[in-house]
Amino acid sequence: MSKSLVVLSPAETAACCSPLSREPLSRARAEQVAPLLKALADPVRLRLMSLVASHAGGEACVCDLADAFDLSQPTISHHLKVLHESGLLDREKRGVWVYYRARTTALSSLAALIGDPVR
Amino acid sequence: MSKSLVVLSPAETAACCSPLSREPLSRARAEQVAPLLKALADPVRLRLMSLVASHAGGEACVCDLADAFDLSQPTISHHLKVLHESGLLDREKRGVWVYYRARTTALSSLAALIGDPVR
DNA sequence: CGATTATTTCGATAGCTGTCTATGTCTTCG
DNA sequence: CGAAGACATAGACAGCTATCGAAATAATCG
Repeated sequence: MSKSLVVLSPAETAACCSPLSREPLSRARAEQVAPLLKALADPVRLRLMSLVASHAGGEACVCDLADAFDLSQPTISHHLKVLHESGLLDREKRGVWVYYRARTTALSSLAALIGDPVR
Repeated sequence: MSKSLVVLSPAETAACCSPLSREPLSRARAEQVAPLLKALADPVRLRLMSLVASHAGGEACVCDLADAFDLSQPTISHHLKVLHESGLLDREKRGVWVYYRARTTALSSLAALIGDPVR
């Protein structure tokens, strides 16, 4: 694969800077951030993120996750792929199982962009 | 229209409670929150939100907004409608102009849900 | 009232997306 | 090696969505 040496996930590239309401978002930045939100903007993926993020040890394998849904395994796999490729989930294969781990920093900086924390 | 007396926008209904990583999101709540994120998960709408939220006086009329994009005016109107119907933008007509105002509380609680603020 | 201007609504279309079944890959176990 | 299990990929399909141009609505102005 012919990629640059420094590989940044979409989440890493998009996370930064001042919140939405401080100054107008540049077009470029909007196009970086939108895919992240799009990845999160699905009920199944939201729950997947939440399940992984709140799971013991900070990670969960697909087998832990699939049972929580009334969906086929490939569909879950698809959603996990979307979350992984957007940089919101890390993936690691250990033996037969694949473990996913939430990138909490990505979530935090997304949150920081959308709105200042409520006080 | 035959609606309940207490009318809550999607944003108001969805905004609440503990963040994603504290405990698994219920299916019902995921289905409330996802449409909000979906509304935000478009580069044009992200910029629209940002333009409105950061505009002088906290509000902006369509005429202020449309020029920032290389899109037809009906398209802008469509995106504003999506943001309005999801509860992220308030709308008020004054004379010939329609003014939009960001619901910062909706943004804040969305942010609070996605991730705890970075420290 | 008629013209003009700001904005929305309508109808159409191309492209994206969530889901499924079927199949492939990889690892472990006997 | 061969079978079984965990997960990913491929291909198909229905439903959604971003966009446009055309037309409707609504307010102002002469």
